[in-house]
Amino acid sequence: MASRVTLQDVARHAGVSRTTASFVLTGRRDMRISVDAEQRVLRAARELSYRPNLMARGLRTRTTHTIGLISDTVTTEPFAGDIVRGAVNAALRHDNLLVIGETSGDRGVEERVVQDMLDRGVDGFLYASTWTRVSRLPAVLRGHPFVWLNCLPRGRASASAVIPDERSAGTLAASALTAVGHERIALVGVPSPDVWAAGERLAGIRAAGVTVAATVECDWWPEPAYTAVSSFLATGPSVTGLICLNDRIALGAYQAAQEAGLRVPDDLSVVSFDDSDLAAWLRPSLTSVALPHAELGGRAVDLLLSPPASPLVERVPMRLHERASIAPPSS
Amino acid sequence: MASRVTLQDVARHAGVSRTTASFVLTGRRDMRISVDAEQRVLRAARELSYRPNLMARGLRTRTTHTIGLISDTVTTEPFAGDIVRGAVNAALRHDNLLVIGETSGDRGVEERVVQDMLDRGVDGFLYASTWTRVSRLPAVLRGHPFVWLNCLPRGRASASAVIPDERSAGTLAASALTAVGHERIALVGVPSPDVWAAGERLAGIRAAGVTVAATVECDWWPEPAYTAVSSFLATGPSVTGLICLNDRIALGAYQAAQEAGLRVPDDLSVVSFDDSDLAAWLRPSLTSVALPHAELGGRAVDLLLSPPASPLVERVPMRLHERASIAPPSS
DNA sequence: TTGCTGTGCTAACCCGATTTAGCACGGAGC
DNA sequence: GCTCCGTGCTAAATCGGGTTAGCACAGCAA
Repeated sequence: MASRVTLQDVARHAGVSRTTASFVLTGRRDMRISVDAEQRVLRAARELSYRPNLMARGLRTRTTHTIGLISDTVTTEPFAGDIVRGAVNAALRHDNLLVIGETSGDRGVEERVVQDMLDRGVDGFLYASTWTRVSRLPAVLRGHPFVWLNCLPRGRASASAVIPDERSAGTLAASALTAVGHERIALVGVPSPDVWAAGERLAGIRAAGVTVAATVECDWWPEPAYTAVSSFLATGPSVTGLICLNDRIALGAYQAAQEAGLRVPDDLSVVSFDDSDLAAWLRPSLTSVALPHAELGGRAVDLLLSPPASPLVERVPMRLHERASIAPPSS
Repeated sequence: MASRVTLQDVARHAGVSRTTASFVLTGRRDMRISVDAEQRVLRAARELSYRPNLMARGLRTRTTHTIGLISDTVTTEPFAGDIVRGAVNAALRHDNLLVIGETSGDRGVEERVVQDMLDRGVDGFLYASTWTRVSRLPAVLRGHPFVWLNCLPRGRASASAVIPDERSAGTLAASALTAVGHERIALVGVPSPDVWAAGERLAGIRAAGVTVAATVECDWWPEPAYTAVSSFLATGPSVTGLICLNDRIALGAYQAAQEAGLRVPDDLSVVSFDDSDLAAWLRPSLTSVALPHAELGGRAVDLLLSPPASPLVERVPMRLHERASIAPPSS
């Protein structure tokens, strides 16, 4: 494992000083370098396949082309992986690398990870949440460049934020049902104040002009959804369409509908949110509004590296992925 | 954003030279430092909450306490996230951070990412694959410390490798069926030579003394599994148990069984591999052998940071997660 | 007194880059 | 001949640590 080629080697090879080599390679035009010397340096660098030591450079310039991602969970949800992927790829496009830290939501771990990253001179942070939610800024982050990723500060934003446009998503989902004639529609899931998306989606549904005929309250998992929808189908008002607040709820709803002898979409249309893998796997496949996780990660990196004049909250559009779970109401 | 406290500041505050401060803080006992001076330095460091600049340190020591993860896909599969999580947390335990790179399997991108990491002085690499498979070592990695993560070199290993113990997993799955009396068992999925796990699982199944009554060939996705199992149930030999090569196949099998009027587990027992989220969500919930992804990531970090005397291949045990999809055969 | 030994510390160099300050040289103008 | 200016470069400082070599002093033996 031969030791790396240094700037010194390049300079020697080109017959100039380290200073000159540095000027040429960092492209500083304010210093007077002859075309000849410049060519010799560039050639030497190429021939030796010189790569600058970014630690040494960072020591001087205080930039490392490295971004820290602080996440509550890297992967409780598969979603989180998409955020990371979007961020990693965007970082690479900007010639940056991503170092990641998982905090499990623990403030202590959070502080430690941020410090560990600062010790390594990261240029800035992505402060990410798996679930879109309102969050508080950890004190250690104060004074350092960062972007809210899939979360929002309580009050006015001191930094930019990237979140999915859940409100429009609500409108999309509702319109997918009304467009084919559904009028009696139930909402499945519980619009908890904790879950920011729930409120937004509901607002979007209302904005679409839909009056929800019934709300089936349940936690956002297949089992509770199955139970709640089963009893709703047995005793609740009759509906022709279901808006499920996520795909896992939709899975529970499918199971309940099937046991109740209802066929999707002939007897019951279903639309959902998230567009997880599940949506494509169910029979019939599930129409769902996709969370743009990779794009969230990507845009957050963009905003961190090319910050706007003043902080902005960017709402990334969500798209309806139409599949086979919606049909016009029968009769 | 006040500039960081440096070793110089600590030394000044303690009334000693930078050298002495460095000796105390790095814990070198071969230099003679009086107890008094030592205490003053430690106190100063504490009071100023000094944290060493790891770039500066790394420049000298050539270690950065940073590990690079090279992955084909950070998240095509939710699994990948688990590997990352396991690695991140293990790294943190060892006072290391993880920087990640995604290559999409592209050798060019791979080389670039590895170089980018080397430029930042990472101490070593985890060369990871989402799917367990035999892999070739990228040339850029040669000469640097690394560990194979969820993949294996073709021949003799020049570095350690961490893989799931798929063979025992096969035995576990098969035994789960035979233990309650199943004798006519079908295997669903296609034992492709590309997919290392398939061969191992099959070998494990055979090692359990099970003769597979039929093999239902299909790709490892719900839709093709549904089609293949449907036609098998209609025309194939009668079986009481199904071993599905992953959970997505099991989902397809559930759908097929249901349409054929067979009830799981009363008429048909099902066991599967992976133990993805899906397994817990299906009705009845699915018994599955869990892929230990987080543990793979964690062990890989351990092996990288505390390398054994000679390279070893570590097979991480897989555990059977028993749920409701297995019952004794009827009659 | 001289020499030796051990204790406790520090000056100076090194890692590999960037950056500031300024030197050497040639030609033009007076 | 002397100054002045522009051109083209480099010496040296700097970033913040780790590390080597060696200095100053005290105590003790001969």
